[in-house]
Amino acid sequence: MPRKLTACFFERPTLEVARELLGKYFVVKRSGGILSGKIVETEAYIGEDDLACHASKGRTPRTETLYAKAGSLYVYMVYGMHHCLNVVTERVNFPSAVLIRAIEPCEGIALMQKRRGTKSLHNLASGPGKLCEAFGITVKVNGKTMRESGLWIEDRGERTRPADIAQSSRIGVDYAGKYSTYPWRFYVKKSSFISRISGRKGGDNG
DNA sequence: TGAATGATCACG
DNA sequence: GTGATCATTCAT
Repeated sequence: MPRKLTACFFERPTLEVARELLGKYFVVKRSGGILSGKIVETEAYIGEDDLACHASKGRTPRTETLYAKAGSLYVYMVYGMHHCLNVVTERVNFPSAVLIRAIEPCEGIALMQKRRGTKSLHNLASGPGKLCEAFGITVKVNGKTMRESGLWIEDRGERTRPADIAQSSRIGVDYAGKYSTYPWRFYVKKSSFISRISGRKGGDNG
């Protein structure tokens, strides 16, 4: 029996949440049906000190959601074309979140293929912008809770062994000084559904 | 390797 | 108001 993750799952250190989200299932329920997939890649963004975190600029209209309660959705548009989906973590007024970067498609594949304009399962949700397009996630849900948005993350009882988890530096944040080298990206080592097939620098697991 | 494409924020 | 920048993707 799947168990929906509740706010308390996210009210914890962001690195723990990012690691433990691997192997959980992201589910979107719409009138058209159910879309789901297994999370295989995440990144942690932690506090105003983290120069890669949007909140490093402080509290602004855009970053307000990062200061909200754990389990809130932080969705923004990047490069004028793509959306990125985050789940807020830790305590209220501490700006942190986990970016969902890649998902292995499970249910609703036909709709994902239609939205993405490709048949390739490996090209449906293997990147933060791709998965938002496949699952129909837009800034309309920014600041809302998962329940309010008709989506959730659930535990289907699959155990992701520590040996199967790899870490690397985060992608696309070269501007962030030393923070660009922190191994705050987590992914399922043997998954072929991550955004980049091989990891880079950083540790092994942990 | 570079174009696409628009929200956001620091300026003043 | 203006301009630089951007947690990406895709075609060249």
